[in-house]
Amino acid sequence: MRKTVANTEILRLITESETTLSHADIKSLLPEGLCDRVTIYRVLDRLVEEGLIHKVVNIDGVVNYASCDGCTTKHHHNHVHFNCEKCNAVTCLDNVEPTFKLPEGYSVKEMNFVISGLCPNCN
Amino acid sequence: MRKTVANTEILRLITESETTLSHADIKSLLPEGLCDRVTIYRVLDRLVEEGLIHKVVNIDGVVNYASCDGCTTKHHHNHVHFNCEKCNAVTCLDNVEPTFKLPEGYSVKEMNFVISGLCPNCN
DNA sequence: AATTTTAATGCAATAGTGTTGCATTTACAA
DNA sequence: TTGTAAATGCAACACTATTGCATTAAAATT
Ligand SMILES: [Mn+2]
Ligand SMILES: [Mn+2]
Ligand SMILES: [Zn+2]
Ligand SMILES: [Zn+2]
Repeated sequence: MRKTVANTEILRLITESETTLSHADIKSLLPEGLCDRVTIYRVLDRLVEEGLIHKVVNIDGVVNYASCDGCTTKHHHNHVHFNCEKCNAVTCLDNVEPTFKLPEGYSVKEMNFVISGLCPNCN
Repeated sequence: MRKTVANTEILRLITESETTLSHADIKSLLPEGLCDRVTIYRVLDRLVEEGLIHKVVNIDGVVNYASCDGCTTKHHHNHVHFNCEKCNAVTCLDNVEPTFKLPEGYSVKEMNFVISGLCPNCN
């Protein structure tokens, strides 16, 4: 992956953010005209590919992005995400990993766990 | 809720289906021209409202619908859903309820748990 | 430093999901 | 049978995301 302003800036935004960021969030956080909206989509795809960030599909169906800690070739984010109804923040609860037992015959690739409600700040 | 053809047929489709159904699924399963696409959306909203069906937001962000067993005023579907990468089916695993412990201060309204991978049929 | 390669970008067009406004129809209660 | 509100159809719109293609530019090669 080549080093470009878009790459650097988008990754920086996501890394420094307390919450996950959607494409729309990123677009409005980036300096006006730094790059095209399509470029943002492509950069995000690449960063996921590289194992630097991971996707979270929110309750509203919109994809949000968060930085990974130790992901390289494979993503392992089996943690819960929380979507606050009031402040709308989507956050990784990195150390909340649900336990469950699937019936025989299933093989797991990915997980997408989202809980909505009120976060500590809004509660 | 008034008894209409759209209501009856859409609820029947969802109830009789082994898997969850998306708006697109329902549209193509219903007899051509039975009702408008917007009506399908509105019927689905009403059925959710009435506690007859529940929503599942799939990994691709698309909403799927499944029948409820004992939901009346409140939905309580804290079970896992499985999305097969091969046959694309999204199914309720009604008796797989994950356990986890949220930090202090969070209050839970809804959950959306989706696991993707290969289902027993495709594995 | 100049050249080459090809990854990355911009822009326009397109697809898919879902919502809203408003006039009309219809289920059902009175 | 009549009146009323719920439900519908249709058109327009909003939003997220993708694709094709010509152009630009990062970085490897000479
Ligand atoms: Mn996460
Ligand atoms: Mn379910
Ligand atoms: Zn909040
Ligand atoms: Zn399958």
